[in-house]
Amino acid sequence: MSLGENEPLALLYFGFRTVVKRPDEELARFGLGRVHHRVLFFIARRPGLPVSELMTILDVSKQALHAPLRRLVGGGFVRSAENPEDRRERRLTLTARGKALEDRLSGHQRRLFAAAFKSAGPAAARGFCSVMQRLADGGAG
Amino acid sequence: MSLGENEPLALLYFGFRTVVKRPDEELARFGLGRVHHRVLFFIARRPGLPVSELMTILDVSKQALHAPLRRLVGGGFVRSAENPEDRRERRLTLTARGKALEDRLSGHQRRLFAAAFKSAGPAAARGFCSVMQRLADGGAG
DNA sequence: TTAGTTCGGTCAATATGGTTGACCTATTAT
DNA sequence: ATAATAGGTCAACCATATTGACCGAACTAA
Repeated sequence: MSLGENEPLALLYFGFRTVVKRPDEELARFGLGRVHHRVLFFIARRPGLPVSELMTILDVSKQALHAPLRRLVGGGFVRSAENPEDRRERRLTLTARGKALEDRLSGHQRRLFAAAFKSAGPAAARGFCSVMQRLADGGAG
Repeated sequence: MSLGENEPLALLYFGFRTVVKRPDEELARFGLGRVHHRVLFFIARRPGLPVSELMTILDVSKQALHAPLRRLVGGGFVRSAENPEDRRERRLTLTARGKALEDRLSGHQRRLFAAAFKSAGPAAARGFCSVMQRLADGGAG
């Protein structure tokens, strides 16, 4: 059954919630939260990125990042290595364990997208990306 | 400048964040949060809906809903009236003040969408809705 | 070399938004 | 009369964020 929603606002809300639901449940079993997934996700996309960039990408304070990051490093999911070219800086990468978890979590989400894209067709998929891209960029100005 | 993201997952994350940013800032000036907007939004869409349905729609516990709802009623944004046909039930509606606030908040978001839809074209807009609808429905099964 | 700046880590206080569990009243249904 | 439903409220708890302050190590520029 459809939720009967057609307004983009509601669609975005419900869609987002659905996409995030399974990973949230899985994270809860580790005692982790959505933040941890976000951290894993962006380290996976940009291996070796410094802490400061992660703060910028996630748009959170150093203090907000600190606790989840420490947990992920302590749990053996993330490696925080000195950058030899600037030893103040730490470069973040995923361990094998971290990669595995990130894959599981994002895998659920990518499968949801793949199913939606397949069902809606490639033109709709392109449309979705085009609109989301503009939405994401639009708020910057 | 583009964020250089093309993966749907990242797009959804950044798009959602952008859409939610302005209303969040505005709400903060009233000492309110995103929950309050969600409540206003769904009451606006379904005037007269009972508390229990709001709980279902938002997928939160009675206790989680209680505090924000009480604040909105106390602040004169929401009216909670007895349903004469079942006097246990309360039907929630927006006051003029509530309508005005909801309009301001959602207005920002609708303008973002309108701009993105206009720039991406009507086919992309339809594609976006089609994909989001499937995403939202997909997780239910 | 000294002085200043940046990167990262950490502590503390505070706010918000959610959870469960328990309990109450009023109302409706059996 | 009893049970079920709708809603409100209290309490304890946890996670996620904020700001402000401070620290050490390391790089940069005077």
